[in-house]
Amino acid sequence: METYTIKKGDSFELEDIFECGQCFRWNKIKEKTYIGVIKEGVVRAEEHEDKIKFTGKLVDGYDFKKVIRDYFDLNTDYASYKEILKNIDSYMGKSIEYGSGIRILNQDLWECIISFIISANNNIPRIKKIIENISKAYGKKIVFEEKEYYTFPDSVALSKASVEDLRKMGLGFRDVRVYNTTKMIVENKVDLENIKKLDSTEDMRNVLLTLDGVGPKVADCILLFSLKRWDVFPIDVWVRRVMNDLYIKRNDEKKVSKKEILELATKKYGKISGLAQQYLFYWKRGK
DNA sequence: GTCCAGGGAATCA
DNA sequence: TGATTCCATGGA
Repeated sequence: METYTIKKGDSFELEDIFECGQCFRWNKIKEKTYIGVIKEGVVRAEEHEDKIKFTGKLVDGYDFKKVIRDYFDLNTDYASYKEILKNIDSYMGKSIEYGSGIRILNQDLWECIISFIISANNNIPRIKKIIENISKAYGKKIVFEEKEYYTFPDSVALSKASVEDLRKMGLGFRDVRVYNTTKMIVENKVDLENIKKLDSTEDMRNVLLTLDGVGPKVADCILLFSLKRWDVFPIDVWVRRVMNDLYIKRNDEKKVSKKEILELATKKYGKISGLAQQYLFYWKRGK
């Protein structure tokens, strides 16, 4: 058992971080307390008046403080980015006020890929349930404070599952996509460590797009939530809705093309479009 | 019964 | 390139 405590600051709220749709393995245990399973182990995060306390149990060989600081993006100055966005327009100001405690987590690449393949045409509660099912069936058990948790399986472990096995996890039509992508990664047709070394966002995206079940939106989520690429702007039904409601104002939002939204977002938010997208998504979708 | 969910792939013009 | 349709599943 290890602990690490930080000062709270003005850009750190557990609810905003965990409920803004970027992650699927954190659950609210009680008021201002969440427990989550990340790649390295189980972590409890408690919010107090002026500090955040992390308590956890990691698998061997990890530095707790280092894992927490990296995962919660604690070396990034959100206040300065918020200041830039606030000056763009009043909508941005409102959405930042609403989700002022958001931080963009740095999640494990492999887990992020599979999680967002599962997210396609799905809803958040069910996505969480499917990921939980997969972890229970193929992940490693960790006992933390007398309760059992399961890590998300690595690619080798998940490659033991057949398409039929995956279907039993509740994946629906996404079973073949998860199966194929897992196989491509295990067989090293796509090298995840190599993706991390690429320098342009576009190069990274093009590799991700070769994976079955990874299209433009899923690729952008992976780039934003795992690869620190904030110049992307994932467009889903909610983001399309909010961008149409605020700026484009077409009668039928479904007629608004992704290209049109993307051009607008890039012009307005530039290199930090991804952060802007999270504030807008969370603001529109609600807590 | 109908609609919808943090879309992608296949198909066709 | 761009638009349509289908894809399992579960909850509202």
